[in-house]
Amino acid sequence: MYTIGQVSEMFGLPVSTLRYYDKEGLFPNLKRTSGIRKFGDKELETIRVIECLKKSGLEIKDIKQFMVWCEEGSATYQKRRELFLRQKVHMEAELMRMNRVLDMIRYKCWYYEQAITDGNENRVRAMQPADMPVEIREAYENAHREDEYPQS
Amino acid sequence: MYTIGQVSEMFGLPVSTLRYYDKEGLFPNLKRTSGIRKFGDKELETIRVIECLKKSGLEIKDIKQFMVWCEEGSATYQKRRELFLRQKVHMEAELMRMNRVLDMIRYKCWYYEQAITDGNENRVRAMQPADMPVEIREAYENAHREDEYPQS
DNA sequence: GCTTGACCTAAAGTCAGGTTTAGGATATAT
DNA sequence: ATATATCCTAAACCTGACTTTAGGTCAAGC
Repeated sequence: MYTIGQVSEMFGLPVSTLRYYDKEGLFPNLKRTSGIRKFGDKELETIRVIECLKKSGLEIKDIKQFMVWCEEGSATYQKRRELFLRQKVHMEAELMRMNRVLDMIRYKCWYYEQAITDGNENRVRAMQPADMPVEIREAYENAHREDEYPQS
Repeated sequence: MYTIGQVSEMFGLPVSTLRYYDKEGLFPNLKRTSGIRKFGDKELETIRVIECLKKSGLEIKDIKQFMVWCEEGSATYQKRRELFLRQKVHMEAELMRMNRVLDMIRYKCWYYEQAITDGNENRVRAMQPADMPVEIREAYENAHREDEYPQS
């Protein structure tokens, strides 16, 4: 059993954040001894799941919903599985989007490298994809693709 | 030359957002005819760069700083390149982090699939990594690795 | 010449996800 | 027993990135 301060240290999360999560109902049956929170292994795993779901784009209130489902036992396995399946699809799309962003950044790194050696942007600005080094051309084309625009 | 409404359509961004970006100085010399904004090709490319830098984790005020550098010409090539190099490092770390999150999600999908077929979590909760299918074990171990905790 | 739709501004409002503050209770070391 | 560190709550505050509102201008079609 750990105090809030120890858990804060372990996960690198501010104490205030852990208290905020608790207030939002993210630790459904966290124990206390004379008012002081006692975090057990179950709560540590809960924190890992919170971090995961948060990074996957879920809001606090949806994470709370998940924790409520966990309390409801086997009747909600299906709902919980569907939640993770939705987040899986979401994350896979997100990763592809991030790769495009990274390709734009790679192109821009190269662009400014060229501008620095030339002393101006004239040559590099006018350059067609066909004349770029193959790696850069691929990055450029991936980044500038105009397929369906995201409705995010 | 396009009006704000046309640009809004093209990029799927609300008109209010484009005006907000302009107010924040993200279009340093956007032209106007009798008060009405006229977006040219330069501004369209600027929007692409804004989207890219935003998705790479930069704040509006930092994007503005970048636009100011662009106005300053060749004297700031080095600064601009360094910005993109920093964002490249940042995004590469971000992508690794996202892959770990995705592995946690993959594990949880499998976990609930097992729980559903068993009717309870007993077996799957007690299962050691060594007894998991190899793909799931790899995902589980990647997701539960406790190397240096990020100071994000 | 008048209506309609798209444009404009400044300022206030919104929302998520915390953080800070103020005032107190509790536990540990000396 | 007393100092000091850590814990507690409720409520106010903060930040970034927009969005909404209120009130007005402008250009095109009828």
